[in-house]
Parts: sequence; structure tokens; C-alpha cells
Amino acid sequence: MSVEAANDQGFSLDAYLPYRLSVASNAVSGLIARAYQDRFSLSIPQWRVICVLAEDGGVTQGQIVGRTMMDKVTVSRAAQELLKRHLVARTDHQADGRSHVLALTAEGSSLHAEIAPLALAYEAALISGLAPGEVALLKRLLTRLQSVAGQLAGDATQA
Amino acid sequence: MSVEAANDQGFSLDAYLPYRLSVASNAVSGLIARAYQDRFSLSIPQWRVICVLAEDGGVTQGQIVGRTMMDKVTVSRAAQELLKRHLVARTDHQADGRSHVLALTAEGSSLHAEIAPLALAYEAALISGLAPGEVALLKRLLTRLQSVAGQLAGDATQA
DNA sequence: GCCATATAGTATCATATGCAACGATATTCG
DNA sequence: CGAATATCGTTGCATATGATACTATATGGC
Repeated sequence: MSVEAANDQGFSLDAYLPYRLSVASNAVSGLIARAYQDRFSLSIPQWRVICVLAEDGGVTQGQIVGRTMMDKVTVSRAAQELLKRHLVARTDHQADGRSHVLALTAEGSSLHAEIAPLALAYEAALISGLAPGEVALLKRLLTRLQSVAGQLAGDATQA
Repeated sequence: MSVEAANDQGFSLDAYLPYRLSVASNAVSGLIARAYQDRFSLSIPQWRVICVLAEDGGVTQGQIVGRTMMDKVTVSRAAQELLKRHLVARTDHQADGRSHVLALTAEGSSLHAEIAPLALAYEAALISGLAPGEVALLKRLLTRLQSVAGQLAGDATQA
């Protein structure tokens, strides 16, 4: 319909999966990030670190990096801020003097317990109206995209 | 299994949709961004502007903002760089002195024609092994998540 | 027609991100 | 044991991003 464009060889931005994925992710991440920031003054990396510690107990920063795909610098800065706020505690690693073991303090643990229901409520709101099978498929497909992208990047991200 | 953690009230980061979405999107965006940057010295915002112009012809920056969810500052900077490289041309808007109409130059158009197949090849690689119905559902679900997130943010993003 | 307000686009600033370099400790190999 | 190399975490830097303020123009009420 456009008068002078017509350069279109069948490429449509709106239908392009990487674009759709990025736009959807930005919308969702922005929503969640603002919620954590406004109510708890937590960034998303900080919240992720708290989650890993709540799930796995005492781990090193390197282990958090391996588990979350975050950059080690991001994890380092998140951990430092959480330390300053006494939400996590650090103990020297018993077998490696370069490393430390992080764990939630009681305060950090109770903050996690406070936020988790809110996080789940956001997820529930996002998937409201979707069939359970659709959600499961969505998560599976996202994992697959991540894995394929990792392989294409020549990365060692495992399947 | 962990000895002292056990703070887990059923919240698992790995199963959390916003997290999965963010990680998958970062992996895919990073892959695509590096490809465009390395081969064509284009950022993703620049590439998106080119795509909109290829599809829609002459539009204003404001229209690009409305169509792509990018910030107006991001679009402004992308457009300036593309102007400098003579990939797009600007003409004064005939009815609004504050605005301009952007369009691809011949050079910009041919760059778009060159990149589009590469972009489609990346998409094809990403979805290889998925059933067509799965891909269609994925795109539909992503659009829905974006829409719900927009509503929850109190935003005027239409359905 | 004139003033108040709204909008298009740009510039400025504050923050976030990730790469590269670094110091400290571990490990490997002669 | 000692030197070369690798790894953990931090720091510095260079870039990207988005909120805010600003300039110029447009629009609506009087």
C-alpha cells in the first residue's frame, strides 16, 4: 500500500522472532525491575543473587555466575551492595583464599520470603489467560532458544 | 539436599518465567547484535530504524517510536548516525516544522536488502527443530506477555 | 491575533553494563 | 621447591541506556 517504499523482500520486523523476544522481555523486565526497585530498593541482579542463595545455600560468586548467566562483575557489585545492607554474609572459603562463601543473613532470608510471593503474583498475572500447557511449552521453547543461541555464539553453554 | 539453606518456599529462579525470558532474550539479542556490529557496524536500534523505513517508507521519528517501543532518544541517535553514513535521508515535514521525514537512500535500501537474508537465516537457525505450530504459538505468547506487562505497568500500550 | 499549553526532536546527565587490566592466591610442571 | 600459568574477585574504563530539561514549533482557548 505504501507509495514509494516497496523495498520489502518479505522481511517483517513485527514477525521477526528476535525482535518480538526482545520487546516482550524488555516490557516484562521493566515491570519487574520497577516493582523490586520501588518496594525493596533491589536491582534484578541483587534479587537473583538472593534467590540463588535461598535455593542453594552457601555458594561462591563464581558458582552464582555459572548458575545465572550474569557477568562476574555484575555479581560482584550485587554482592557488595547486599553485604553493605547486611542481607548476605561472607565467610572465607576454607580451601581457596581468593574466594568467599556467600549466604543469606536472617534479614536477607526474611526479605526473600517477603518478596517471593510478590514475584509469583507477577508471574501469575502475566500468564493469566494462558493454558498450563502453553506456559510449559513457552518455558521449554525459551530454554531451547537460549541453548541454540549459545551454540551459535560458539559458546560452551551446555544444552 | 542443601544442609542449611532450606529457605525455599517453592520459588525457583530457574522456573521463573520473567527470568527465563530475560536470559533467553539476552542470549539471542547478544548473538544478533554481535553479528550486525561485526559485519555492518550497525547497532540493533539502527537496524530497527532501517527495517521500519524499508517497510513503511517515509515516516517521522515519532512514528518509528510508536511502532518499535524504542525510546525517542534511542531513535534520535540511531537516525543521526544513519544520516551521517548516508543510509537515510531527511526532508522537512511539509506540515510540521518540528518534524522531519526519514527515508532510506539507495545505499540504505541496498544494505537492508543485504542484511535481511542474514537476519532470516539467524531466525531459521534459532527455530530449527521446532514445529511451525510451536513457533507461531511462541510469537503469540510473546505478544500477549508484552501486552499484559504493558497493562500492568499502567501503560497505554494497546492490546 | 495572542497567550497558554502540548508536542517533535535534541542535549545533558546520571546510571547500568560489560570488557580488559589488575592483585592475590592456586595449580602445574620442571 | 620455584617459575610459569590459570583462576577468583575487584577496579577502571569505555559505551549504552533512559529520565529530565531544553529549544523550536504547533495548537487551542479567548
